[in-house]
Amino acid sequence: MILELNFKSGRPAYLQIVEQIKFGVAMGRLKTGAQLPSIRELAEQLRINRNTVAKAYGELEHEGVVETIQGKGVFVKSGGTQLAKGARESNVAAALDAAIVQAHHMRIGKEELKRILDERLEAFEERKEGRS
Amino acid sequence: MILELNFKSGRPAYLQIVEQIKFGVAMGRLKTGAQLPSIRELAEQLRINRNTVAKAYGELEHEGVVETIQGKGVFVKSGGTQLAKGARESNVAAALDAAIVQAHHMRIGKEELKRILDERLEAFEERKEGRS
Amino acid sequence: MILELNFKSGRPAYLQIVEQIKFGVAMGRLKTGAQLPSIRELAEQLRINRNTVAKAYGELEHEGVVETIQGKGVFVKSGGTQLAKGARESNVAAALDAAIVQAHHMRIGKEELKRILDERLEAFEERKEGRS
Amino acid sequence: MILELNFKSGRPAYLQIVEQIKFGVAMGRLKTGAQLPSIRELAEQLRINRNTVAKAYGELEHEGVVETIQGKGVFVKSGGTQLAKGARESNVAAALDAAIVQAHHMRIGKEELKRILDERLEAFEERKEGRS
DNA sequence: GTGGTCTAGACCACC
DNA sequence: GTGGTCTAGACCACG
Repeated sequence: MILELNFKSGRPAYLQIVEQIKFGVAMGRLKTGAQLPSIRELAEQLRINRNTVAKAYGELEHEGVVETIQGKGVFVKSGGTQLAKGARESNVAAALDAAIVQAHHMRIGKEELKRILDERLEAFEERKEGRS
Repeated sequence: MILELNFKSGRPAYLQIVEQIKFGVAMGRLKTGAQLPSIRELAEQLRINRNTVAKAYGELEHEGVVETIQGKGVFVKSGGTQLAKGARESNVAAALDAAIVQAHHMRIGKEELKRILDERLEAFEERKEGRS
Repeated sequence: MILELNFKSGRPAYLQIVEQIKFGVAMGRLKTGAQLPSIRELAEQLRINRNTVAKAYGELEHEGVVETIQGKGVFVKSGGTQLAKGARESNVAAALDAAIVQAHHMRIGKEELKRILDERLEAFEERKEGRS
Repeated sequence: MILELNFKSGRPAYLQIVEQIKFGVAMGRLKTGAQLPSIRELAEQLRINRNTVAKAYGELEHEGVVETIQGKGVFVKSGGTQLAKGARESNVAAALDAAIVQAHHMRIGKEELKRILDERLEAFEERKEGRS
């Protein structure tokens, strides 16, 4: 699994790591029990400070996505969110609402919005395939 | 129009105001030319500092949602954004990307995502009609 | 790059900063990617409050002149504005209108105005070349 | 002489009055000794507060453009600025510099800038003729 | 009454 | 170290 950071995005580096690893787990690219790169290793690879990686791993452990075993390493734990279906859907709905409001202000109509969604979904598909 | 802040969310107060007002405009609940509550008034209502409200209103003005007239007040603007087509689309795409990532985390698939978008779009239509 | 504020001018300090930095970028004195002085540093240099500098930098970011990376600093951005062609032209037209009105007040005619514009354009060219 | 206020411009009403009258004097449309409309009359015509007109007239008197004779009215005084040629030119040059910087940020080139200046000059000509 | 600018100082998030 | 958010309170410009 290869991580990539976008330093210009304004999104905190540690959050980008957290999200990409959660994404990998959700995608099935990182299976339960798989070992993550060591803090030192990942920090070197991404050319960032070890503290930043440590913070990301700490966050992941806090969320129950990974498990650290002292002296052994960091491993993928279970299998994703445990929220009920309804709660999961409403989280997604909230994100879509934001997109709809944004589209309104950008004077982009319903059909065009759907078209863009299709485009972005395809872009994500490609990234997924390209990396697996 | 009643605004509500969630101080526990970690989301900056001024951004919550911005989003709720943009939402109101998109909904048609705030019509072109309508006057927003004065900075002092809203600050008192929400029990936050004047400057925070001022920052929110400034942000809305930057985005072209609102127009302020010195000594008169702040009003909902007509035109909408002046961004180039490409920039407008990429703003919407960014919002959709966030929704796609959220969907992945929530283990919600492509087709279901589209279905939820349709639902939300319909919900917006209805609310808009219901109020006009 | 050295900034200077004129406190007697009545022109807001934060706007003077914005204008001088935009001027520096237009001149080529501030190149893409260059780091601006930190908020704290500039505030101290100019003997004004941090918030005032922060407001100036925020304004520059809104206008797409500058990019800020949390915990790193503020940097000159490449692209330029994302406004639509029409909006871009009308911004320039507004600036020219101000000059035309000024010329009228100063009893300076149409042809002379054009002559001065040519002079100033040449001056800009030279200064740009002289520094590169 | 007909004055027009643009309430949306953000430019203070009293300043718009000042500028339009100074403009009229510079154009020769308002000759020395001509009587201006009374405060009450102009306030009614422009649908603004009398205080605002009074402030404008006060400013004009302060600048030596008009003269108020108690119980008679307000009259045009002398004939415009008394600055030396060089000072007058450099005021105009400063305004043009601002336009040039603006043009750079709006990615509008030298030739296009001149074209826009011509357009705006024509627009001003028309307004002038249309009113005389 | 309205909004605009600025100060002084606090606390937080990020690297 | 960097920037981001917020408060409290002052003074000014405008109508």
